[in-house]
Amino acid sequence: MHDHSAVHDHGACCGNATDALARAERLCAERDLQFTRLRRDVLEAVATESKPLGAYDIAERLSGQGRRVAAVSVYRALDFLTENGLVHRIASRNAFVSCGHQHGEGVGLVFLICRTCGSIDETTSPEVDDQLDKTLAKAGFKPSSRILEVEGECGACLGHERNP
Amino acid sequence: MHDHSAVHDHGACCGNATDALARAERLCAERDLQFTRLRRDVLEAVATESKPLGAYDIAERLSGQGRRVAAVSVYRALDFLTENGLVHRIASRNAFVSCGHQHGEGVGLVFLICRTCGSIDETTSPEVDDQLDKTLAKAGFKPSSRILEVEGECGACLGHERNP
DNA sequence: TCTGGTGCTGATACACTGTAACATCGCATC
DNA sequence: GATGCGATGTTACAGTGTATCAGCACCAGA
Repeated sequence: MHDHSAVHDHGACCGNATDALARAERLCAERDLQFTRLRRDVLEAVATESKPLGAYDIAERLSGQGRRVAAVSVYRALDFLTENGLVHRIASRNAFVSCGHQHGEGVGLVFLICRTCGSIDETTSPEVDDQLDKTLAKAGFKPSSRILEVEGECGACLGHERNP
Repeated sequence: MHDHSAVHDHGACCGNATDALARAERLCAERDLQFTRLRRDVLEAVATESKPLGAYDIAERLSGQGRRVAAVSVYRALDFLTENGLVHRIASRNAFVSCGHQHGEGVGLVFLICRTCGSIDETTSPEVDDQLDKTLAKAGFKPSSRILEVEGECGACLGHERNP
């Protein structure tokens, strides 16, 4: 399917797509939301790929064999999934990744985007959050959401460089 | 021109556009770069507005009276300006703001985007940078650039709320 | 002076991203 | 069956961004 020589430390790929789907199913049952086929398929498409996918990529993947999924529908499904924290939008790429963790509400996420292999890792840092909160308070700014995306090279690609 | 009842603490508007232009002129002279009319006009358009402007907005503003500026040209000018740190791209809005400070290279910026008035403030926080560096080092990730954008309510709009 | 190169701009075309509006369908409820 | 609601399908369109080629100014070197 895809290259596994690069080891991800969160493993949001392949087998873990089933985890994401299971989690989604549970969450929708809890909140009394509809986890429809389209939403399931969109989530699956995003979860089986460690790289961020564009809406039109997803639409293309879901289309074929007599089914045609328009980008609009994908956007609606993505809206639903992001609102419920199952998928994250990567603003710097206009693309989407499935959520690798289950984190509480209001946790600040940090996305690590590798320039070389294109994969995305997702972490959190309470220390960064704390400092950021202090900075915002000092500026008299009341935050409601934040975006923190770092571009660079992931550990796996750095390793490849050193040991080619 | 625009509403000044909301006080910005960095004041990247109106009169300060001339500052931005002067700074740009100096910087281009230092680095032996061409500060052409188009680049000047684009920077001026962005600097006279505290809200982020889209490329097509800028193109529209520069067009008229026999001049037609295509969006492509604006994008090229914006590329030049962002590469030289005179303008910043707001990823979450697909829009651009002029740089309010002169900061050294490699300083992590924090953009504060007000949901209510749409204005953007720009600050820095060495503490956040430090913590983020530690987090990235722990993850084995070598950063080359970062995006940190916070959406919420600015001090001015919070004040208006309390004293309407 | 001519000539070639370089960098900026103009212009067209096109691909990608995202939203608005309306029709339809399935489903639950009355 | 009628009604209402949410999800999807469909079309259209606006906004964002890139590729490509052509013209133009300007400078360096023959």
